[in-house]
Amino acid sequence: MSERSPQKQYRPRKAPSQARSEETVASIVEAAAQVLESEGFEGFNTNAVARRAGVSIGSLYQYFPGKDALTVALIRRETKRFHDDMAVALTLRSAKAALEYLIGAAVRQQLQRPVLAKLLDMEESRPGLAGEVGKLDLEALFATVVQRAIPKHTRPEVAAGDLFAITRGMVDAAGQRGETDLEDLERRLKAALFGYLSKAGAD
Amino acid sequence: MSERSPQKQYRPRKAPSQARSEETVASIVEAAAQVLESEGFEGFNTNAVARRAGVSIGSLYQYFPGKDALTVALIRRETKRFHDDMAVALTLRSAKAALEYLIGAAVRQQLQRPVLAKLLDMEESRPGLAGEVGKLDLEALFATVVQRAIPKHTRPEVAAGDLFAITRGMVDAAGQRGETDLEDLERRLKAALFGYLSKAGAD
Amino acid sequence: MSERSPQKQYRPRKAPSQARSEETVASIVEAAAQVLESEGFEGFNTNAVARRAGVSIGSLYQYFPGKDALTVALIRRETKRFHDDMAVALTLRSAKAALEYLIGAAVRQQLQRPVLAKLLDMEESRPGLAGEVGKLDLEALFATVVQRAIPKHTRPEVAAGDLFAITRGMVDAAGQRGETDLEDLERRLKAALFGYLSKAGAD
Amino acid sequence: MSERSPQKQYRPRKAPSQARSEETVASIVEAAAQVLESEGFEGFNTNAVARRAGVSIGSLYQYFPGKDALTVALIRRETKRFHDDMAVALTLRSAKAALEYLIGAAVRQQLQRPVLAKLLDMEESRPGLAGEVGKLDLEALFATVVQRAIPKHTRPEVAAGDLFAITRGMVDAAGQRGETDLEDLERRLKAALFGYLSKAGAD
DNA sequence: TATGAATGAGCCTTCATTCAT
DNA sequence: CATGAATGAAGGCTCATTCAT
Repeated sequence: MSERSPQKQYRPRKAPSQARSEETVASIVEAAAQVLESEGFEGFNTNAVARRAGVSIGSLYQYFPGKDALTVALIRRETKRFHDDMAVALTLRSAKAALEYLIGAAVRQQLQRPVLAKLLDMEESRPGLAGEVGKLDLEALFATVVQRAIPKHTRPEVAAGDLFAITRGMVDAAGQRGETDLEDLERRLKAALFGYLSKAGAD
Repeated sequence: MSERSPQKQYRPRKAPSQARSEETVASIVEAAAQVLESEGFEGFNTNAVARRAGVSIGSLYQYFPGKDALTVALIRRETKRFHDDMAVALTLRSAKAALEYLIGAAVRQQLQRPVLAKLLDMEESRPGLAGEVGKLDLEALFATVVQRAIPKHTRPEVAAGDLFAITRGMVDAAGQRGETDLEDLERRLKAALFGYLSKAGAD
Repeated sequence: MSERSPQKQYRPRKAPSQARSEETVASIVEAAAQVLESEGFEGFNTNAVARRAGVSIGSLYQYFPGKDALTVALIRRETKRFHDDMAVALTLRSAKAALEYLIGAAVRQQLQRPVLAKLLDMEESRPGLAGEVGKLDLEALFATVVQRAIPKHTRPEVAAGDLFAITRGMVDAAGQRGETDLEDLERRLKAALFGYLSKAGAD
Repeated sequence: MSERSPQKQYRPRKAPSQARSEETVASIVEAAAQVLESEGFEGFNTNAVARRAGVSIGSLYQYFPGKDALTVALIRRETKRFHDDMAVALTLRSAKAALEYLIGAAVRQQLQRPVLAKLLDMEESRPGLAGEVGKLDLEALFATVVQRAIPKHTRPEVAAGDLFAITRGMVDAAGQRGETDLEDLERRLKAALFGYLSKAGAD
């Protein structure tokens, strides 16, 4: 059966009610991350993931209905990591500080596991997976913070989207180049974002 | 020595000397573009490309020594289209006008075949293909124009790289979202790039 | 390291730990023998072998990393059969009896599955497989026995090599012609080997 | 059309009546020899032969109805070379001298183009080609000479066959090992053949 | 007749997925 | 529930052969 059924589930097959299951699921997802990082797309296959996770391929399919579900779970995990860090920005009083925190989060996120981040960016845009993942959540959070910083901006959602795109572009490129100087990257990123706002702020 | 070198060739197998051949090669590359656009990575296989091109699989392999070579050819074709447009900027007297022309070229490029552009950006960064494509040429051209515009900038290559990354990020995102308003995108992109320069210009 | 080493493995992919697996492996090797015998080189392909073995092509590749590994396994099986029989010669006290036993073993070996033996002799000399198989083991065993029989011979390794070559030549030819009279062949082979020794013995 | 028709012709498509054609045919056969020697079986394909011969693949098929026909032609050429050399033995008065000449011819033949000789030995025994080639001619000539040397031998054809097999076995092995000392090989070969005759001569 | 572009059957191999144990 | 042997669709690629020019 190679015809991908449109009703295919991307959610884990079972809500892992027991602690044991939860552990297994987590170990599989982490194994997926590791395989993707060390072997790239070419080597990202379910058998390799199961092997690395130390479970049987049968078990993997017990928890994930298919390869895509596993990919989605991995993307969700990474997105959540990012989202949780970004959410801290919401607790900051100063809007500018919040925006700066966001920038720092983006840089941190990317430079922690750059290869993984890049690969997931790619997977994320696969038509079959589109929308299934919580990318928009990130943009929404981003937008919330941004809009607090630029209350007088016309079209704040557009601006938020652009800032997000700029961030992603610069940060991906930095990962690609193998940059490791976080502070330098952060400084340039701030220049880009605040620069954008200063020019586009009052259309 | 019959051992096939592991360093696969990415160059077309034969220079299509006859008009007939040239047509065939072009039709295969265009078919590759179409398949990639309509089927995505999953459906991008040599048999599908040959079928879409209306040639046999054997013919495809007569002109391209492998799947990667075909991908590289496609990337080169798209890159060339972009490069040729960008090169016009070099003929402009005003540095600012040149930079603005560049921005327009990037926008035009991306919005013509957005899906294709995004997919190729991805393929381009595949480890196996790295360096084989003319990506650096683009960045080099970009850098040339940028450096004329910002003679007093410290680290002009870094700035050029950042501008390139910003452009790519915004323009990819726009394509992803399905934006069609070229002028609006161009305006925002200018805001981002000139904004970046105004903030990062005098470190 | 995802780059697959060009030095393909010739060893079975997994040691068949379970009885079920062992059977499968054996049936695949036997199927390979049969296909080679009945279809010759032309028809010796992995799909045919899998079909004849009554397993899926996937199973074949679960146990053998490639076609060559399967060939090597077959050669090893046949070589082992021969080797084990020849090894009996080492237990004989009389050097002459040992040599005669060897001759008998060679004749037996060849006439049991003549076509297979000939085909494997050929495959064995394929550049890619050279050294991977236990051919030298056979010659070494042969040499051991021979040297016990001809202690005063100058260049005993050369003599052993020649005797091996004579044996192989005569026995292959007999198989090719479809001879079935083992005793007659054995008599002539003895004439050849002892004749060689009587003439070349005291250079 | 992959089904090999049993009526397939192995003879050149046209009797090359013109000198030009004869040259072309010869150059193709020589190219076949060279490809087989330098690339082995793996690289022995019609396109490679045509390329090496400096003719188009179409021309090759003009002169040979298929790949097998080309192989047969090559085997015939090599066989003829051998046969012509061996035939000189018939002119010698002494039977022993004739036999010795034969031995020398075999050694020369093998050591001139050892790889080619081995490869052709293999091709020769392919079921599809069996009988099409003139191997038996060689054995017949061999038998004629041998029988002159051993008039009192019982079963002279058997003896001739054995001598042929011994010769082929030793000479192939020598080629395989890369031996270059013709005289040494010849001496050992004589020991083998005359040794065989001395032992098997008077059953 | 020569050419070489084109053809496509068929081979090797991978990997997502299933299911008997 | 876990296991991992088994499955087979599908994809990359080669090469003998044909045929329009």
